[in-house]
Amino acid sequence: MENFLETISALNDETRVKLLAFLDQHGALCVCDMQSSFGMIQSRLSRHLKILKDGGFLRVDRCGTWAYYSIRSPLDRFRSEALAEIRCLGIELPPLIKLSETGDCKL
Amino acid sequence: MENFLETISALNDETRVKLLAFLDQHGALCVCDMQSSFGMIQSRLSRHLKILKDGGFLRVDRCGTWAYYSIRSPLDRFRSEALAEIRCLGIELPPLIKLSETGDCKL
DNA sequence: TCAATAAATCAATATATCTTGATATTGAAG
DNA sequence: CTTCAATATCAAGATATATTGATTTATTGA
Repeated sequence: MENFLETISALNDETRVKLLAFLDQHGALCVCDMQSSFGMIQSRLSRHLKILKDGGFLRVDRCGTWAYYSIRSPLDRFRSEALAEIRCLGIELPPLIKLSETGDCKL
Repeated sequence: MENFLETISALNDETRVKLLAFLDQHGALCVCDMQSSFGMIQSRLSRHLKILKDGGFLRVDRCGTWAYYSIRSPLDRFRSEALAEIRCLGIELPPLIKLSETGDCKL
């Protein structure tokens, strides 16, 4: 029951649903990229990413001080069905601003 | 997005997950049956049932002053996958006390 | 029409979750 | 070893959700 509720409550927030959709669209992204794209302050973003990771949706790959988040693969049946549902919502997402590649990341 | 979040937040509560599992197991039940089985006060139960109904999981059939709740059929893909997930949790449920049939319902 | 029962709604409080700003941790570079 | 950038965590206040007891609505039967 605990695990199920952790999975569900990970989905129970508009910000997190948008982050999932964004990562689904763009693949692995580092925190600062999502920060610049969403214009979200860092602690808030970091917290939501942790909840999505603990909920079994995301993996993290660390590369030095950078953390790349991406959708876990494979997802189990229920989580991938949830992701499919999110895809169907046609959520409007911000344009991707990839500071990590331009080298402009000093957030 | 709104509808999705309404569906998700319907699932985001231990009491409601148990109610879903209970109705899945027993079919249509009237409010007083669930009240006696779970030992839950009426306003609390009524509120949770409303949230599950608004979340698209339950239907209500009224019969006089009685309200019979049951799992909506057919459920769409995502909701039935959620229900399947709940079935797999092996939740411990209280025994069914069916006051509505014994005629002892004076709650 | 009136009284009684089942269920829904409301208002107040309790509890949980989200947001923010500040601080801590970690790794890379000098 | 020191500094700096990227990320994570913490503590406080703000917001949302859950619980309770009281009230309301709807329906049945006298």
